[in-house]
Amino acid sequence: MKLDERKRLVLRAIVEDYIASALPVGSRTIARKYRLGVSPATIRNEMADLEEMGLLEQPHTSAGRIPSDKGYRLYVDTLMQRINLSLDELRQIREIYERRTQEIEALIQETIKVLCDTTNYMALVLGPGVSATPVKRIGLVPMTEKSAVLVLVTEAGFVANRLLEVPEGIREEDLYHISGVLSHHLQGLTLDRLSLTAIRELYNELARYRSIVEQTLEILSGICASQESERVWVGGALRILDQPEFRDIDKAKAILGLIEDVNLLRESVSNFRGKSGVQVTIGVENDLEDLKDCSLVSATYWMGSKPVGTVALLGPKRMNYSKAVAVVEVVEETLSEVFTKVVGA
Amino acid sequence: MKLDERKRLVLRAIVEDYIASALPVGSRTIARKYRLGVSPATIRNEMADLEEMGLLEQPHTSAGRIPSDKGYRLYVDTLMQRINLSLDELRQIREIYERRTQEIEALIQETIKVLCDTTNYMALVLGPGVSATPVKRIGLVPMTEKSAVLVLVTEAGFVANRLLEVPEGIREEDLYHISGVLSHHLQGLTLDRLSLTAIRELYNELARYRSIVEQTLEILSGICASQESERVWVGGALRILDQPEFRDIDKAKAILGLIEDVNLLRESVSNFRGKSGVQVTIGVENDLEDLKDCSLVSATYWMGSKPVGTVALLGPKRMNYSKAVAVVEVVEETLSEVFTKVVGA
DNA sequence: GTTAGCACTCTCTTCGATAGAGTGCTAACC
DNA sequence: GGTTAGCACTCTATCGAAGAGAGTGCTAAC
Repeated sequence: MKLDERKRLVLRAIVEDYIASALPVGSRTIARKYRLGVSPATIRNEMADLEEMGLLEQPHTSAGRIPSDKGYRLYVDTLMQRINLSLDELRQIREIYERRTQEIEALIQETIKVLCDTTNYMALVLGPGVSATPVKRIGLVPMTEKSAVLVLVTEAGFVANRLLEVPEGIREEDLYHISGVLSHHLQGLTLDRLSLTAIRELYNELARYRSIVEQTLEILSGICASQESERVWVGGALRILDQPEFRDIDKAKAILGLIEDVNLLRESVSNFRGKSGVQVTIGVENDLEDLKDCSLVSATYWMGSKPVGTVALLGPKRMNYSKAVAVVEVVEETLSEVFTKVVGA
Repeated sequence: MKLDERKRLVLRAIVEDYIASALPVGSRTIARKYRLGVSPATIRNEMADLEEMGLLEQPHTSAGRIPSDKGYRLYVDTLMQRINLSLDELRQIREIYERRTQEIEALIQETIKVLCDTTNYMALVLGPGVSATPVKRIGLVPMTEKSAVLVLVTEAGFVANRLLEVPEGIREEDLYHISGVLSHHLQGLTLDRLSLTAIRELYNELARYRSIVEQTLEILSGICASQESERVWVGGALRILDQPEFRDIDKAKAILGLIEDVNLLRESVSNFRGKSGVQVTIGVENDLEDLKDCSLVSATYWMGSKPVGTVALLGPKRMNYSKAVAVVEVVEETLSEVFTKVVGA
């Protein structure tokens, strides 16, 4: 069956009405509200066709229609009108990033806040992965007679600390010397791909401090493997409870459970990492069973041409895709700018 | 009216039955299940008396009774039997703390996990406040030509980093020297009470690096004021949704909202900071309106004789107080031991 | 191809009846 | 005087029937 212009109009009307009302949409509503110039009966015929094509579903015989996952997909891909954010919203977003660009934690918190506040959906941000961005500096801060704190700083501004044992009575100057050597050889490398040459040279040059080199390497690989290495930040999770489809406690629990163990979401969110542009994943397209009633709107943000992390919105399938896509797009662009500037500085 | 022995037994039976079942308790249940040797009619008389005394409530005429806040209070204060954890549970808890005592983040995460897993209630931990425990060390890790990372380590193991601008082209040795001076003068002081003498001496000794001293002091006060300075950690928040009293989405939302903005909880949790022993706050006794259906079981943990933070369990008023108190007590003691050992080391 | 008309289906709400749980009161009992 | 059996009463929860309402699909006419 061909999807002619009128069918497309009808589908779009149904999707948008359902997005707005959360109620199955009947033929009369469409005919009256969207002024297609035909009678409800005609709309009914079209709806029957659209249902046959798998684009619409009927909760039960005497209810209206709701979009199927496939229907949403078609809507997002070809029917949805791209909207631009209002100048006011744009200004607000830019402003936030102009103020603070130093502390990465604050930066991401603000990003979450913007995403949530402008859309009322749950916001997810995948932070700069420590393993993918190059080491900038490794510092050793003396603590007690026999311990020091190792501080790792990456190009993207990620900072991590770990305790480290040092030979008792080692002089502070020696520690500084060691951190200089460590930094010199590891600088510019990414943690997931430390070069063997670099490691060999470290052992050579710091032969007297073998244990420190060993601990350092162990700590670095530990940081790589740890959760903080690619932290998932979540905000506005509760807004999902305002959506009528999650009034049911058990559905709500399933979604909120993902936030409790936020690692489950990491993969879903980072699925399109490295792909440019805004990605929309609808319902069953999500890997996670628990997300089958949700849609994810995500985009990778960049430092120059390197993917750094992901920003995303998670809402019900019945979400305002136009708005969500627009917001995610702007936030991604702005964030990419910020990160790209940092590396240039 | 006098609260004689039998009334106390009846009240205890009602509280415990209601805790277990979440259903209003009738006179027959009490008479049969708790073998007081009297008939339901007698129990009914006692119940009427207890209600008159404000210890019980009746949802409606033909339902059984439930404890009032005052009833719970009496139960917790004088009727509840203190229980000891099983040797197995004790062993498990000790074991966790024996393994890892270095990274404070991991330590607290494990504490949360223990609290949740043994009780199935929401767990809260107030981390070591940075302002209250003495500075151990301040380090400056060179980053770029004109920036460095300031690392603050406190006695309790709290670590914070902040970016800092340095005069362009400053030598690394100078930075190390500066951090040595900073550490020397600030060591042992707490951030909320930096001595004026120390600050004066810093400006004296580091006259050439006035801007660095200024920034350092600013950063330190910033850390004091920031959220991380006394971070609230939450775990197992969703378990509250398993409680029948929170099946209602709006009640659930109120509670979960507190987790979203976790700062709201800080004050409630730290209310008894510095008081030794386990504290129980029931229903309306809580400062927060949203906690009126909840009880909080909390205890301060210590580093020597100094209060460091708080561990707490948050559950429905109808919570298993015996278990909760026992768990919080053991966790507090163990955690205090760990922190006290750290300072000795 | 479009539309009016209509029978039909399904859900949701309302209402009344009923069962069940639990109470309070009274009168008898020890 | 405390205790208890008996009983009427109250309130809730559940179930089924009835009716309203929304929306459909089909048919026949335009």
